[in-house]
Amino acid sequence: MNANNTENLSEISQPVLKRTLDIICGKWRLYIIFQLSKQDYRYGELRRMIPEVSEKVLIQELKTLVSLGVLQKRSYNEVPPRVEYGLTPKAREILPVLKEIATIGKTFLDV
Amino acid sequence: MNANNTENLSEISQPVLKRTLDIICGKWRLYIIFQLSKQDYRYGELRRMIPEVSEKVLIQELKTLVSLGVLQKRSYNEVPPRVEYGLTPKAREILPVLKEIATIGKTFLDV
DNA sequence: TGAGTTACATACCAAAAGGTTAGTGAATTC
DNA sequence: GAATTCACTAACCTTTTGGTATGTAACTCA
Repeated sequence: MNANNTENLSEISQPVLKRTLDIICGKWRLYIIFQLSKQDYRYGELRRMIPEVSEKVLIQELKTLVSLGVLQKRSYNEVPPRVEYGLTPKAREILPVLKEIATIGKTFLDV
Repeated sequence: MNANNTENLSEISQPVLKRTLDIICGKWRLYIIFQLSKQDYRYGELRRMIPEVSEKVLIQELKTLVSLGVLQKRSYNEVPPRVEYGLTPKAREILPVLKEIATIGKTFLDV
C-alpha cells in the first residue's frame, strides 16, 4: 500500500486511457488491425475483406490509424494508383494485448 | 499454418469482439470499473470521484454495466436512498486484461 | 474516343452518444 | 411546514459517428 503502487488501476492517467480508446474503439478499427497483422494489404483488398464497411468510413479509419501511429501507408506512383497499408512496429508491440481483448467478451458471453 | 491456429487474430468472432467493445468503449466505462476495483462505492461517491461525468450519463453507464454483468447493484431500503455498486466476480476475472489494455495508449503517446 | 481501374474527396443525411436542466418521492432535520 | 438528502426519471438539445451517393485525376487498353 505505497504511493507508487502501479497495481492500482485507478492510477492510469486520463490521456493514456483516451489514447487507448482512440485506437480500439471505432467500429472497424480492431478489424483492420487484425487483418493487417497477417500481412500488408492494399486499400481495395481491405475493402473486399471487410465488405460491410463503406468506402468513406474505411478511408477515414485508415487515416485515423495512420495519424495515431498504428498504421503506415505506402503509395506508389503508378496509374491506377497503388497504396499499401501495414502495421507500424509500435502496433506490433501491442498485438499480444489486442489479442487478449477477445477474452473479455468471451467471459461475459457465456452467462 | 494449420486450421486451428489460435494465433490468428482475425479469427476472433464478431459477437465476442462486439461484447468486448460494449464493455470497454463508452466514455466513462473503464473509469468506473477502475474505481470500483478498489472497493464498492455509492452512486453519489462515484459522481464525486468522476466530476466531469454528468448525472444522467453516469446512471446510464452504471445501468449498462449492470446489464452486461460487469457490475452488481445493492439498494438498501432507507431514506434517503442508499445504493452501492461493485464489480461482479466475472469483472474481477478480467481486471488484469483491462489493466493491460489501458496501457496501450502509453505506447502511442510518447512518439 | 471512350470505358475501365484505383484511391481517394465532398456534400449530405441518419442514428447514436453525450450532456443540460428540471422534477420526484419519502423520511429526517430545522 | 419548509428545507435537505439521495438516487434516480424525463424532456430536450448538441456533438460525434457512421453511412450513401456522386465526382475526380490520370493513365491503360480496346
